[in-house]
Amino acid sequence: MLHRYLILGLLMDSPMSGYDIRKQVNAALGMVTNASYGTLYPTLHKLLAQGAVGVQEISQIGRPAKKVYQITERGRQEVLDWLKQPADDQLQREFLLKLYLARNLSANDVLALVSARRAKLEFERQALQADKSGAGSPQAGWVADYALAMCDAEVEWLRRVETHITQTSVV
Amino acid sequence: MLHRYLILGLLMDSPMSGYDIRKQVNAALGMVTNASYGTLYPTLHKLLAQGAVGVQEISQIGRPAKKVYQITERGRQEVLDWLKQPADDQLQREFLLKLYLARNLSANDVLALVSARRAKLEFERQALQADKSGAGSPQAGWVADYALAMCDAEVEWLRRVETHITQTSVV
DNA sequence: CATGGCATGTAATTTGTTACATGATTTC
DNA sequence: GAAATCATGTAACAAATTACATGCCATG
Repeated sequence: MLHRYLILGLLMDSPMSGYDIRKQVNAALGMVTNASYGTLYPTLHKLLAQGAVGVQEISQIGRPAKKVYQITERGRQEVLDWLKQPADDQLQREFLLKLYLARNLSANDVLALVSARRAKLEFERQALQADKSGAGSPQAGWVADYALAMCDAEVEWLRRVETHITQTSVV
Repeated sequence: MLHRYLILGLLMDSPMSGYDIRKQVNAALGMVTNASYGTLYPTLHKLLAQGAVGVQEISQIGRPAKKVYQITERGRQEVLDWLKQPADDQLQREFLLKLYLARNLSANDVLALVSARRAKLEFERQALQADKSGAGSPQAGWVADYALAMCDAEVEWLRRVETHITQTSVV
């Protein structure tokens, strides 16, 4: 369902092919969702069948023909309605589940888990910062900024967890 | 797949019925995942068939019989292996997608979207704080603390977005 | 006597992932 | 000549949601 609105939302800006959509998603929303062709194309077909988008085949010289999809009025209405509904998303962090279940591990093992996570986040933070600088639109900037803020908040939280573990466990 | 380890991980603490698992998940991990019976029971059956858990039917007076599942050595090994692998989770926030796609909305509409989100989070924050106080184990406390930290970080980010919008749009 | 908690499950559907399959062109 | 980019898709599978279906017991 998410991909439906993702596609529709991007088509609201300008008509695009499935390939183009994939590129845009990867560039701007890679951290939010990762739409692959296996999802994109079938979803486009469905949207077409439902009249939310139209299509026009464009022949090109020197490269494969492409199908450019435009959003219809119906599709546009659908996105607009969706946009106005509040989003209810959960945290849904696999790591959080791991940490919760890690009570059966030794303090050292838990610490290793947490440290590894922090190292990973601190590494990813660099890429995020680069994304932020290279953001084209304000919206893309916000997304990057959000990711960065979440990353920082998690790192701080991890630090708290780390000190808690070291202080609690026998030295 | 997540539910598989969720179940296995909880069974590592003590043998439980599907019903018990559900209760525990709802209480301690409600913000991470929301396992329903439709997932829980089939997963338990699969785990049983694969020898990751064993089962014992317990008759009770005054209430329905229950099936208490215990984790096997094989299942325990599986969780332990999984725990040690790094988790790679994406942000996957529906709201983030909405905000990104909201460039076709008027500044006022975007502002409404953002404000509503902030109000929602600030409301949910109260429940989270209560969860934190009532956390039984350190692990449950960490989860609550994580949720709280993420909530606060998002609220701050929303504030930044709000000021950005008000300053940029024509007054 | 109705509501809610205890307790089990199935079936249909939706959603998404991964891998497979094809083929031309451009750049290194 | 190999690899990357452009461009389309299908099929098999995995995962999860929702709704349905049942039934007893305790409390108000």
